Amino acid sequence: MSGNKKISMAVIRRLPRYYRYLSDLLKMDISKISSKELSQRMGITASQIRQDLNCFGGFGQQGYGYNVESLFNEIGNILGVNDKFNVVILGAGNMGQALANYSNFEKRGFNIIGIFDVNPDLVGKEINGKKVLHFDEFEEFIKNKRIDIAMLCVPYEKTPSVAEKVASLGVKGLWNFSPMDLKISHDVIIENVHLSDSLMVLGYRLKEKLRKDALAEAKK
Amino acid sequence: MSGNKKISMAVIRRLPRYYRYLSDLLKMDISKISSKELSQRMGITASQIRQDLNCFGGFGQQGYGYNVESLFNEIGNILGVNDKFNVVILGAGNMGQALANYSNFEKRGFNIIGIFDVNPDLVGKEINGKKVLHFDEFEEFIKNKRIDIAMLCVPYEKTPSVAEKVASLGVKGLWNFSPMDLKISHDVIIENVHLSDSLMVLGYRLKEKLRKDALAEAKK
DNA sequence: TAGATTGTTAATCGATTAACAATC
DNA sequence: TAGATTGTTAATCGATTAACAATC
Repeated sequence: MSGNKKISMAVIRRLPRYYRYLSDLLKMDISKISSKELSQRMGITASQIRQDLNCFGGFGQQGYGYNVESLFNEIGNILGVNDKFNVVILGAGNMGQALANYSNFEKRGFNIIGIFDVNPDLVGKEINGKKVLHFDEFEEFIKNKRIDIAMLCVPYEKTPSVAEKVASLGVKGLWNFSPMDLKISHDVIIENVHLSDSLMVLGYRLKEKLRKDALAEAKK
Repeated sequence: MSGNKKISMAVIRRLPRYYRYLSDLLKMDISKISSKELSQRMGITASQIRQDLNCFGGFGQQGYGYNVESLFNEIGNILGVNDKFNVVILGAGNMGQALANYSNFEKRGFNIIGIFDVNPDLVGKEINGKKVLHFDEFEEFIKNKRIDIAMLCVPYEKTPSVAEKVASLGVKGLWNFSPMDLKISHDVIIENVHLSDSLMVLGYRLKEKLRKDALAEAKK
């Protein structure tokens, strides 16, 4: 039973990865997979796969395994791939433009219905078939629409005020690209993409690797 | 003692966040902070902060707390902010250009020394003061240089081969922006930025929030 | 010194892994 | 049916939190 039991973030964050692997299997025309096979491909335990999936339902069949296509669809449904989210991009700089051009997002149910900026060089420009509007028009724009998610690609200093503004206008999900933790007075879901954090972790791990390599080399 | 005990990824991934908060405190001219105060700002426990920091050393002083500037510097050192990493950007599309324009990375010790692409429209173009070179020149380029990190912003299909290629030429760190898990035959550190995974998690969390909100509304 | 807060050990909690009965 | 593999419970492991002695 999928029911009401709380699902941990650890499990939730693994779902897109399962989804990717199942998509790959589908492309390879593999129609059936056991938790053991999948665990070997993904480098995790079969136990974890079965535990994770059973948070949402019994998608497998004893003695057989999992049907790849139906499991793919089930996870897609859980993730809301068929739910159609209305999305706006705020900030049409390089990052905003990069996101506007990712066709993958549309495939996953995220429809970009508006791109906004304040820079007169960008306002009016067409990106991936959509005209950049001035942010002043946003309030009017949102009036007769449901906007689920705002992708925040504005400069660092402007991020808090823009986030607060769109949250006050009813946007419920924020995808934050600025290296800060947003504190918003409204009840919104915030998902962060902290690029500099990620890069610094890479730096740390790399440094450790080089240190260990040098140590191993010296020992020889 | 910082010594040899293995530090968990959970701790490592929190370091950049500590670094950001300490940087903010510095900007606010706050020179001293206790684990308790910091825990309130960050929304974690004071215990966790003390445990995390003591993986690397005793940076505090009993009865006083932590000196913000020195702790900031210590964590910076741990993360390698002063280490100077040589970085190349592979793929000069919107994402590559966005990364090339992030001045923050340079500040954190990541020096972008080359940008490469195969698109003749982009080769020769100047981005943030650096000329885009053709990827064919990369092998020659790397010959007399140490390149620590390659930022992989090439199209999805090209990512595995480009990653393999640069790893074979001695690049030890890969920052992967394609929604896939790279399997590389060389010993490299891979850090992923899986944007679509992050967005799908946002979609899931948003869907759950709306579901719960509707449920609470109905109960009233 | 008295008060405050660390560093660190011990307790708890949650997540992962192992085991196995259920069942296709 | 026999073999395979799930769903699920139990055991283990690791990470977080609590507690407190050390000490500034």
